[in-house]
Amino acid sequence: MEKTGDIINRLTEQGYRLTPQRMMVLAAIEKSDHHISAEEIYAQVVAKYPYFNISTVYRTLELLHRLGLVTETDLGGGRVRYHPADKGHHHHLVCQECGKVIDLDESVLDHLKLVLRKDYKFDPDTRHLAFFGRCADCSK
Amino acid sequence: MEKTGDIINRLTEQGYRLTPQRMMVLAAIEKSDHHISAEEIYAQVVAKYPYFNISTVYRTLELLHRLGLVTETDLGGGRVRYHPADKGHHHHLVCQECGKVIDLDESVLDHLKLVLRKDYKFDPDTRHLAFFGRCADCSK
DNA sequence: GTATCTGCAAATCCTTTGCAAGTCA
DNA sequence: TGACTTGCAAAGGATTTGCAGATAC
Repeated sequence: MEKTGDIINRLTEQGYRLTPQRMMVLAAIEKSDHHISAEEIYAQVVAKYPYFNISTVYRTLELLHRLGLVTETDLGGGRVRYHPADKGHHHHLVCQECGKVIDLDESVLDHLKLVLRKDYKFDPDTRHLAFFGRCADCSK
Repeated sequence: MEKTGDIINRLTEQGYRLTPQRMMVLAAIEKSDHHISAEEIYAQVVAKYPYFNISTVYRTLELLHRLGLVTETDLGGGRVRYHPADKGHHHHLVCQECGKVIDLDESVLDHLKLVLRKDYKFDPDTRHLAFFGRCADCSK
């Protein structure tokens, strides 16, 4: 769990406190192999520590995001999802039918990123791009 | 205003009623040259007709969307935006810094769409794709 | 010791829903 | 007339905030 350790170091280095609540939030984020929502983090932590409150999840996520330690992704559906910033870049295909999220290899977008930078002077967030549409199962 | 007329025809053809409220919602959508939110539609219509209610906006948009007459786009920020389906396809560069939305020519995405369909069996919503990032002004 | 954090409750924002009254066709 | 629509009010889900008590350092 060296990634969690990294984030912990960054927190303490910057003068933030290491509370059990923050450690449990971090553990939940790291453990999840996909993007995780505030609600899901809350569910995991409250199972261990019943007094835990969801506002602490939001406050912790806001802090981690401000420090650049997690990435926020709005994949639609009125729910933002979070992901450790150091876990590598990838993109998403979001099925508007069933809600499934498919990860997309980064290289697929190389050409597009070039065009956006060159012709539009737009610097895309290379960590998370989202494409909405319909997945194979729902296209049948 | 022939586009509005088109939509009106589609509504009546399908047995839906033509109410003043619906016409005012349609006018607001057509008048807007960019994507418009429910809140903005409401503000425009209520200025003319004070009894107008925002739930009517949502119900009308849901109907128009169901009939394929408007497109819903979730550009993040917890607010869905609407656009007449017949006003042509285009895509968006959304600046996460200042919120500006830049329209993007459809052809830029031809190659990408091909790959998504072929390699991922994913049928992207070719009407609205959103890219998040940073615009020229905010990159300075 | 004390500034930072947390839990709790209430508030906010956007959207949806139930229902009775109103209205288009 | 009668089914479709609306206005109103209340509910809903996700997120934010104020505040007083708790705690990491």
